[in-house]
Amino acid sequence: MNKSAGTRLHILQKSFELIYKNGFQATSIDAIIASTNVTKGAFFYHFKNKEEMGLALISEVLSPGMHDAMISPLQAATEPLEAIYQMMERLLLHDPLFKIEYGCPAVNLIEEMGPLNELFGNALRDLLLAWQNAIQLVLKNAKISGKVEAHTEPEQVAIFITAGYGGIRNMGKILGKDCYVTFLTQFRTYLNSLQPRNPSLMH
Amino acid sequence: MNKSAGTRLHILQKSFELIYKNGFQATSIDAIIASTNVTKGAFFYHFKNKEEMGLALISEVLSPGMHDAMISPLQAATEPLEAIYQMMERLLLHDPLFKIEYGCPAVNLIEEMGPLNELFGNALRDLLLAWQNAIQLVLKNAKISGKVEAHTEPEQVAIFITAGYGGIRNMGKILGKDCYVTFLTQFRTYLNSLQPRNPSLMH
DNA sequence: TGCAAAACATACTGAATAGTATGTTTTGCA
DNA sequence: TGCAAAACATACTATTCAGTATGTTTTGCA
Repeated sequence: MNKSAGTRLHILQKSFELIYKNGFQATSIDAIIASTNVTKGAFFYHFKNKEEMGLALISEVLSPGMHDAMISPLQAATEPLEAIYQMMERLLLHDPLFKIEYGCPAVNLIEEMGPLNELFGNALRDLLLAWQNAIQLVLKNAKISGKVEAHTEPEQVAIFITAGYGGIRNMGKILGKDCYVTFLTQFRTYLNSLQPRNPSLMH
Repeated sequence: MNKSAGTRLHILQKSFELIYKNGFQATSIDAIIASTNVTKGAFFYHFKNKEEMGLALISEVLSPGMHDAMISPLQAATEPLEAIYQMMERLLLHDPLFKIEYGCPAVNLIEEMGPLNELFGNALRDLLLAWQNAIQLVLKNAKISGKVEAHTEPEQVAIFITAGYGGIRNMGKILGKDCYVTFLTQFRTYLNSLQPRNPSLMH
């Protein structure tokens, strides 16, 4: 990577940290450049304005990160429901990039910017739909292999699961880690309810 | 109500509308007084600062509204699971105060202010816990009357349900009403999974 | 009805903000 | 190696913001 690209990425990564903690609108450009060794001239050389930086942040930092944490773990799954559970537990309890009190960066941005800025909303919607599609795909394959009940609706379940994730991330901000643990227990129960009652009788 | 109390309430209600749509920090006091016939002097006569106004808004506007929409409907319930479903459907599809693209005012405030301001966080946590307690109470009674399975954990289910609500509210901001309908279908399936398998064999 | 306190109204302040104008330095390559 | 463009750096501006200073009007009641 050349120096210019490094500066750009450095701005994006530091912006990501600040925006994750404080929100997009509450994070000033002055605060961003103060947290780096980059000046305002460099910032506006790399980005036309704050909005464009935010969109670059979504596609170049947030999106790859979410893909690694939310989509990749599902694609190599052999046990579908177990893989979905593990993805969720890892996201909630073990991912070192996430702090409970700050929630999920993607959920935060949806909350703040979704209704306010169409470009942000579109980018974030694509992110969300990619995750839901990955979950749907796992469930469709699981139906074929008889590991979830035949009348399971993958689209419904994907929306239900992703909604649960977004909601518990929100809740964790004010209730702390305990609610994650409780959520995960019921999440496992829910996933079990998708299994066939008598797998041995399947044909 | 005397005139002074009317002015105060008017400020709070208009503030609520603006904050619901734009967020707390993004709603300026100038914008609030511009949307009313109230001056800055009146605003700062009734509230020491913006933070205190926000806390008053939670306890005097948001909290009563949430109680009516989320707690009261559960307390007179005869069919517990049906009452929980109806509460959710009403919140998502029929409540005239909520706009899909703006989500839920309480969820929004948790997202934005929960990690930022301890007083906001505490007030919002009390609100959330009151809702979860109301759901737990319905479920405990339903266990006694045999309308949900005996090994159901009311605390887990309450957290799972409220998380689902918060998450789908977030999702609705960028996916629109369709995801509400899909969510509700799976929500019903989930609630059904809490029922006893063979109610007639209960004793 | 007088008058003190409550309830407002207006004009201002200093700090913070996104963005710009205008420079200087660094880099790649002909 | 010269030099044009890329990559930065600095100083500034117009606006917006929460909050204040200082006024005027309204209200309740002795």
